[in-house]
Amino acid sequence: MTNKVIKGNTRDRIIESAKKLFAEQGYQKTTVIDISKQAGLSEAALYEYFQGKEDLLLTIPDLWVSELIEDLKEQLFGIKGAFNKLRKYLWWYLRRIEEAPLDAKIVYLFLKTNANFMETEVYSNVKILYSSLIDIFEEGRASGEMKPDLNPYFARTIFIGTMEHIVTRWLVKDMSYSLFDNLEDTFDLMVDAFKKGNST
Amino acid sequence: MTNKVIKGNTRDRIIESAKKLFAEQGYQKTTVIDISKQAGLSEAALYEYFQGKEDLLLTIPDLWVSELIEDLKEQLFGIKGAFNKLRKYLWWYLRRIEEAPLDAKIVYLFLKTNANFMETEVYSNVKILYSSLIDIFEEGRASGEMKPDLNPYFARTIFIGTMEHIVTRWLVKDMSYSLFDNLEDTFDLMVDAFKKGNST
DNA sequence: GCGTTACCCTAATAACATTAGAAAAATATC
DNA sequence: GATATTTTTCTAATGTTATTAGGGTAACGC
Repeated sequence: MTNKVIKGNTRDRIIESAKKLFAEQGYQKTTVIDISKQAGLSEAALYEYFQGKEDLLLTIPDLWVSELIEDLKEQLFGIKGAFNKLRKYLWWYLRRIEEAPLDAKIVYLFLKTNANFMETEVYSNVKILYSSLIDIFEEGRASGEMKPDLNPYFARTIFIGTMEHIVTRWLVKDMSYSLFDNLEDTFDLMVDAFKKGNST
Repeated sequence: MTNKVIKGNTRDRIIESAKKLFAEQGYQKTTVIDISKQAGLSEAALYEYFQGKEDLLLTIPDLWVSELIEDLKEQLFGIKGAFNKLRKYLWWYLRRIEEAPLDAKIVYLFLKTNANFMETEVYSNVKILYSSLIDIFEEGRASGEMKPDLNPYFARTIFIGTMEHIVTRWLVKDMSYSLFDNLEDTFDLMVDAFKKGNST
């Protein structure tokens, strides 16, 4: 029992160390020695917990992304109207990014460009996260809030593209300003594309 | 004189080899030996032309991106109307991506996430490439085609975000479909956000 | 006490990027 | 055309890093 607790702690310590170093120095420039030193271990011990450096990278954001899925349901629960849900989705997502910039940086800058990303648990979880947008757009179309001929998939492309662009820019610029700057205006502008009565 | 030609050829050969291998196997998994073998050289000779592996990565897309800037002016020349320019911009850009998928893959998947990207010539050239969108949106606002209170920077965020999302998805999915699938519809949907008469 | 297990270590090994120093090829100079 | 000089390339180190081998130690069950 003490066993498992200690093991759990060590594993977490490795993850926290790697997360910090990857986000600070980048994946390539971080060495396994760096990580194990930071975690208070020898290099070899690290291999008891992870298959290697890449496995570590692929595993780090697992927990964070799974939590996101759970939380999203909560957050959207009880919100009426497609536009209100859409707005909540964006604000909620950006706040989660703001709260966990290390995880975000790893996912956006290192993981998404990894050749094995698509076989990752994170990938399938992100897909789930994004699939709920389809429901929102369909609801909007059905309720008459949005265009009757709105294609939810095209709308999602625009929404996710814009959102990810905002996030990536913020991460690349080292989080030097607020993620929420101009968000209101950009959101209002974007959703005009989806609104009923706006010609296609 | 023959000197320079030969030297030029060798340098180009190295770039072509590196481009191919980076795009195929990724930056990390490509070794300097791979590159030099493919180019018909020893490893050491490669270092006469480039400072190292990273320098190579940062240099590869230089030429391609500079050409883009030149070409863009040509392409937009004589097109009347902001929406027509916007459409041309998107179609032109995607065709250039389609024609040079290796360069595109390197820029989108490996370069943009490199810590030194922002000190790159490619970065400043991409900024130029994207800055012309501001002019287009300003023209649209001035001419009355677009909303009188349209903020060109917010509009650009939406446009670039959507465009880059389309490109990135295509690259990550290994170019297994046409970049132009559904482009017309997605474009039409997006630009509704910018059109005059659509409420903000 | 003794075996088992979980955890961790030191010391290889192997792959790789990069550099040193010299050979070989090309070019210039006389 | 022979020799000096410069350019281009090579073989052979060197140093860094990821990964593995093999063993030690401590807790725990019996």
